[in-house]
Amino acid sequence: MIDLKILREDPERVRESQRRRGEDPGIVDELLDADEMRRTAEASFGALRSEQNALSKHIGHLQGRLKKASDEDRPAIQAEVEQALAGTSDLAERVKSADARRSAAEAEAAELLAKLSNVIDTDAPVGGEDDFVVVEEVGTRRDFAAEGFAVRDHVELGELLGALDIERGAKVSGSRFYYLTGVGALLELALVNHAIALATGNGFTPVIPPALVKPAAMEGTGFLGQAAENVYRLEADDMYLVGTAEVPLAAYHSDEILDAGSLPRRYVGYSPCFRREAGSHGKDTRGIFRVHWFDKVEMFSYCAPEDAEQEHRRLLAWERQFFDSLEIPYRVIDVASGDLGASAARKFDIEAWIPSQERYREVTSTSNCTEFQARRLRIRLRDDDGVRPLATLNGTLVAVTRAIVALLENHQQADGSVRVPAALRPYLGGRELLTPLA
RNA sequence: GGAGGCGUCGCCUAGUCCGGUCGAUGGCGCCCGCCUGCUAAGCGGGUUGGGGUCUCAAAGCCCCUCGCGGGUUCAAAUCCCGCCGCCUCCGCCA
Repeated sequence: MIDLKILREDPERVRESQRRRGEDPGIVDELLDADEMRRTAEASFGALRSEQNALSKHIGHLQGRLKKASDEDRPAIQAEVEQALAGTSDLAERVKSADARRSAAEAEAAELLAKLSNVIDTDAPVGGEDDFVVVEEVGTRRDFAAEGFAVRDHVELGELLGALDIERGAKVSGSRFYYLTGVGALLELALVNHAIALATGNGFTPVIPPALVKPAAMEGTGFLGQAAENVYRLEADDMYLVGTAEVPLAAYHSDEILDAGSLPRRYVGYSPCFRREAGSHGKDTRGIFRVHWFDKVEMFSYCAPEDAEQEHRRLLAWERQFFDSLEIPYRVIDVASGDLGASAARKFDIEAWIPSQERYREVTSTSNCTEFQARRLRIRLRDDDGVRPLATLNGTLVAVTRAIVALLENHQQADGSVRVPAALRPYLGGRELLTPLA
């Protein structure tokens, strides 16, 4: 949620943000009205309640005196009590209805506020999915024609290596499911260990978070808005399967006030990720590029709002460091306004080169959510100036399945074997090459 | 799954039986003063969070906040109902 003070003082800034996202700017004015109503209702309830409190306190004092009073004083005090009591029922009724109006107004304002996406960073490129800006291209793409062999895609390579079993994935769980087997399974563990080592080496606290969360965590991170259709919900228990460790890592400090001196707090989580992939029928149906479940190592950072932009660059730098170490060519894009999630003010993706598709595809994503998630989850910082919301940021270190796709395809050899980049070898028992079975 | 206990403003804690003088006691910690070769001790004061109002801002004032949500009542930390969490014991189980 955004700051209502910003909304009141500079509504046009929020309207413009909504326009750039391709969302409804009208919510801003509805919310302003609702907020006005809420404040009015708050004031009239407060006045009535104040009156009631004063009267109630007066009665309390009288009752106290009555208990200690002598027999001859008692009737006089008793009369005073009864006089004070007159009309209290009526007042109580008025308080009650004012309270009802207040909570209705509050609920309406809250509902509108929850619909509003984060205010976009003005530096983010404006436009839709295709209007991203390429920040940088890194690495050298191989010329397989020059090397003299036809590119195999990750499905073929995975089968040759005995790393991947998609047919059985479908048999057991349906489409978009898979088994990682043999070196495939080892590859996941290697990638994960490598990522965790990189993060802990940079001061992150490693975390294995719950992948099943209550509605508050899902709502708080902003995934129940337009992204709701992609979230798995367990009806019987009113729980959600997370689509990313961002959710439990963000909710980790919900309802807490963190000492400013303890910031930034950086966590690296390893968790399964579940995505319904609604609306992507027919897209990426081959292989494990787009699946309903995969494992991921995610960075998450809590920091002071004024440091968020710099922190965002750091997360991006660590993501790049990881893909550099895998020796995979990639580019960095600055995601356009219309393609940001509800929580993000700005987002950078790393897109790895996928030889079989001859194009760059998203493998990581880092978002600066500024204070948006923190407000929803009531996570604040305390410094010398008092208490205020902090900023949250997240970034992928490795989404295992997509990393495996990129790795197999980019490092394949003519005979179907796959070269292991040096950085990964320590996590694969020193192996330099993955070779086809039999 | 069954039985019992507990949840108070950073931590601990009083109050809950018998509703009002509790907008919540005391200790620890922390902050600011005083005192003092230094430190410690001592003395005095302050110390939940949110909303509203006023203001350039602050101070002030008002409302809410005793796990959460309802209810009873003129009045709820206190009584009633539901929920959540933690602990203990039993059962079951990776």
